[in-house]
Amino acid sequence: MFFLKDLPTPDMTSQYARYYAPLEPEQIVDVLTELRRASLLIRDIEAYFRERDFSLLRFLILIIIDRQSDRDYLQFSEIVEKVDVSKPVVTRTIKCMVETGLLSMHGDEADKRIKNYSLTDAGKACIQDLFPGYFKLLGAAAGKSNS
Amino acid sequence: MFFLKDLPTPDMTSQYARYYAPLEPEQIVDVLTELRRASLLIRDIEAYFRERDFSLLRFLILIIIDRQSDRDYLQFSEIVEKVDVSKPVVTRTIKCMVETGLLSMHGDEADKRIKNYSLTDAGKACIQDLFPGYFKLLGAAAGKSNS
DNA sequence: CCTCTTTAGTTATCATGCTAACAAAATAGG
DNA sequence: CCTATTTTGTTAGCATGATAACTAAAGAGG
Repeated sequence: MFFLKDLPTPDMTSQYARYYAPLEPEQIVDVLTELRRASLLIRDIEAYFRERDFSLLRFLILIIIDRQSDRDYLQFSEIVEKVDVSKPVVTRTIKCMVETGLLSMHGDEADKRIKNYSLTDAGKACIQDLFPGYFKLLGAAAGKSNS
Repeated sequence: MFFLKDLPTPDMTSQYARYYAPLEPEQIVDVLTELRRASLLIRDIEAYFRERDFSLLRFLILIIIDRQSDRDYLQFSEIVEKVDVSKPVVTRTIKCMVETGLLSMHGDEADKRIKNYSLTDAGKACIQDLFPGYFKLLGAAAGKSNS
C-alpha cells in the first residue's frame, strides 16, 4: 500500500518531472523508494500486532509511558503529543487499554479535567512480550537497507 | 502517527537493544528515523488528497492505468497487484471512481468474470490537476533528506 | 457432459485514522 | 464575582485499510 510496487521507474520521472522543475528526477525516485520501503515495513509491523490482537498505537503508548524517566505516568495530552496521532484516536485507544487492564487512570485533584495514565503490571508484561518480535522486524528492515 | 516524535533516542536503544542482539543500535535508530520521516510524508500526502476530496489510492490507480504503455486499460486483478492493496479495498475504490466518472469499465467477451478499466477524460484531467501538488510534496521531502 | 477445483471479483464486518463539533473545568479581566 | 475565553478531553460520523467468507465463471479430469 501507499506506494506502487514498481513506481520508481525512469519513464515516470521523465514524463512528469516537468511538473516541478527544481527537482532532480533521481531525488524523486529516492523519495518514492524510501516511501515504498517504509510503507511495506509499516504494513509488516501492523500485521505483527494485529495477529496478536494488538496494534502499533497501543504498543507505542505503552512504550512512551514506560520510557518516561521522571514519572511513572503521563497525562492524556502528553500522550497525544508524543504519539502524534489525533486526540479522538488516542481517547478511543486508551479507553480500550484501560478496559483490557493495560493502563490505569488517576485524576488530578487540582485540575479535574486532567487524566493521568500509568502502566499496570499487565501493561509492563505486554511490552516484554511484544518487544522482541517488533525489534526483529526493525532489524530485518535495517539489514535490507544495507544491501 | 506510526512513529514517535522523539523516538530515536540513545536511551531507547541501550535499554532495549538486548532484545535482539545481532542488531547495532545505530541501525535501529536509522530505521526508526526513516519510518518517522516516511510516515510524516505519507500523512501530508494523504491530507493533500483529502483536502481535495480525493485519496492517494484513487490517484495511484489513475497513474498506473495512465502509465500502462501498451494498452489504455487495466484488468481489475492487475490493478490490485500493482497498487498492492487488498482486493476488497480496490473493489470499493474503483466502484466510487466509476460512479464519479473517472474510470469506465468494459468486460471481456471471452471471460465474463474479467473487468477492465480505462481512464475517462475526467480521469486524465484529474491526474493533471493533482500531479503538481503531489510532486511538490515529494520534492519538499527530498530537500529535507539532503539537509 | 458432469462434477471438482481454481480464478476473478464482491460482500460483510471490523480496526484505526481523520475532522468537526461538543461538554466541562479552569482562567482572565472587567 | 461573573461573563468570556481557553484548555482538556469526548462524542459523532466518515474514510480507508484488513481478513473471511461468498458468488459466478472457467478449466480439468474422469
